[in-house]
Amino acid sequence: MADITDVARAAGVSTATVSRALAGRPHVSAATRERILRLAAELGYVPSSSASGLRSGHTRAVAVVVPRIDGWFYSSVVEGADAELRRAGYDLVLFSLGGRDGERERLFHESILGKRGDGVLALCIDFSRGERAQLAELRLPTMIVGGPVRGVRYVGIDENEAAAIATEHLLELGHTDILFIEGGAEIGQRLNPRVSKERRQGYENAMRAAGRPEEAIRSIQGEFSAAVARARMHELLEAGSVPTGIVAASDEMAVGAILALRARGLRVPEDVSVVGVDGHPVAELFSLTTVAQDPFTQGRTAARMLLDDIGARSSRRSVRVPVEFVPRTSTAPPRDSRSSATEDRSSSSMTA
Amino acid sequence: MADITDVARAAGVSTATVSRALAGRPHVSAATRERILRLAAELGYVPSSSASGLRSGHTRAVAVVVPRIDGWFYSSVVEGADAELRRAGYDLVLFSLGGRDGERERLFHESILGKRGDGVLALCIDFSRGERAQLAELRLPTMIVGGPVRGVRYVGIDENEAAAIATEHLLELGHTDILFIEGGAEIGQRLNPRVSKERRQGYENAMRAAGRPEEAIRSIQGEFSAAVARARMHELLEAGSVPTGIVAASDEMAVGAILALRARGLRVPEDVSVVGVDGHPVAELFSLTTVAQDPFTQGRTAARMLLDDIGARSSRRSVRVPVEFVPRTSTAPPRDSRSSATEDRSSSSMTA
DNA sequence: TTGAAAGCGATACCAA
DNA sequence: TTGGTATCGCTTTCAA
Repeated sequence: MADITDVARAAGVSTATVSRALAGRPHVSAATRERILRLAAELGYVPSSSASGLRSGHTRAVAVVVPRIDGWFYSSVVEGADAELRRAGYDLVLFSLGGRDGERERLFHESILGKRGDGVLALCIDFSRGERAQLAELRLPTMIVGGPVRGVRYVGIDENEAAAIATEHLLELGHTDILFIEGGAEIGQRLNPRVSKERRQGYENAMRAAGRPEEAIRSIQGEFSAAVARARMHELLEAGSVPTGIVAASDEMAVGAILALRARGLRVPEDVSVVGVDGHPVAELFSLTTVAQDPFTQGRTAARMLLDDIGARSSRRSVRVPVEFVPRTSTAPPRDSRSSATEDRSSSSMTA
Repeated sequence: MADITDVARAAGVSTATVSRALAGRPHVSAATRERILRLAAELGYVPSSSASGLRSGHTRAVAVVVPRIDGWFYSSVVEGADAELRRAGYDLVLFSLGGRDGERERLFHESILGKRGDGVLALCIDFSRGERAQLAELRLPTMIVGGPVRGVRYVGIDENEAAAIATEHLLELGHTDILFIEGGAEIGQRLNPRVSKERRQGYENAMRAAGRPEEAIRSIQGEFSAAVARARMHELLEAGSVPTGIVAASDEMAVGAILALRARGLRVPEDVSVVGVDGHPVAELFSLTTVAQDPFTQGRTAARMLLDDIGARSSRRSVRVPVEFVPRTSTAPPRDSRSSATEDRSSSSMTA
């Protein structure tokens, strides 16, 4: 309710001085500043973000764009970003696409983002060429978390490496017949396809590096969903094809696979080993071995870089954050450890 | 980049007319309006929220306060609220307390919320008397989701009923020795304690209504966490106390209990039946019978009511949304269906 | 139906 | 170090 004029009057100074004092800028004597600070607090004065935004041209807010907010990865990144932004006195304006593709068009086309924030933090969004141009034209500092986009700085893990670590783990245990459950092909939303592509690549690279023949490289599509992975796994098992090891591109899909295996009477890890990627909380509940990433820190880091950009045009580069291998009990050496490279496909045949 | 003056010039009218036309207000001829709309789109004009906010006094944004954003319930409610707000052309400013209690003080004390939004949507927050006074003084329309607060309208399920339904389900199956795993006592954050209290009450009411003696009413503290529930359940089993049925105040705690039971070699539902409350995605993965709520719709409804309030001071009342009983395979009649009311405590003794 | 002009509350420049 | 004042872009009132 109180505005800057009230504070100025109470302190016996001009609004200009109050503004300087509150913004922590120089050219205010210590005594004056202290008095102003005290009075402002007493009066419960909070600057109008509209007024200051209008005059100064910046909103002290950041627009965060997410495909959806109700997902472990997205919400954890946002939580991390929020922590960092809040510390810097910035607000977070959330834009959830929520499966509504029109929303996305509007967001970019009408350059709404720039009106609400001094920067944009986008999660797993695959910017089109036009969208990138828009952002560049608006001179809006931009950061991406989850999947690199040409020309935009980002924070993320080495997706390729993560999947490779998971695959190598099974290879080292002695598995040779390793199935990959891939993500991607999600509903409508134009998510960044590089995440699923690179994870698949990591699996393939590891298999080839281990000398596995091309025909040993096989996968099913789990669409980053436990339910879909479960269904596809069911079909595969129905067809009589039982790998000794499974690498899922996400923990949720790994859980879907475990459920399908259990339903067929197969035990994990005795009959089949399963390893995931992500470090999703559900992994612990299923005692799933996984390659964990830390989305909270990614959000935090991205927000920090964005703030640097907004402030001083720092030219830091994209950041790759490390992953951590988390061994649990869903993986073990294959039952028939003698299985050679030439008979892997048939070595694990069984009846459910 | 284009501002209202550009549009006005292009259309050959005054900025006043442009403003009226774009806001969809009367006193603009159809032809003029159409021309303005077309030109505004062509120029990619988006009104400055700062300027319009400053002049009109409202921000066309809503402040959403959450204890954390990285949790199923919170993020789902926010997703629902976002969908509704977006439809109405409102932005969502997210304030996550993120376990930082100082954050909360600041938020309310400095009446920051009112500066950023035309209304406040708070999740599971237990407003203090002072905080309520603050909001009332600011004349900020407020809605709560998750736990009623005296004097503030809210959207939520009947927590009591939800737990009662879960309990009655076990009672109807013939269980008599039913343990309750309660939530509450969470870390620092002053979450609304009524959710856990009322769920506990629902359990107790159902037990009493079924004629169970007071000593049959027993519970352990799971703090709304799978890990804690699991640990407490372990201790209980260690002590040799094995109920035939368990009602958990949340699905996550129910899963924790299932894990502890499994670790002791107890089967669900053959040895022990477990039922949860929430309808959390993890429930399906564990085939957990539960009483489901729909947080997305709650968020949507709350946002709708808040918008009504902001617009026209509608005096709608708080809303109770229904829950849905979702039977799965974690519950079954007790093994020893003959167990009478007098020997329930010992009827299910066993060795793991 | 339309336009002219006065502000909304802060900031930033320039002068003192 | 301080104060006066123009100004940010829009909405709104009042007059035409």
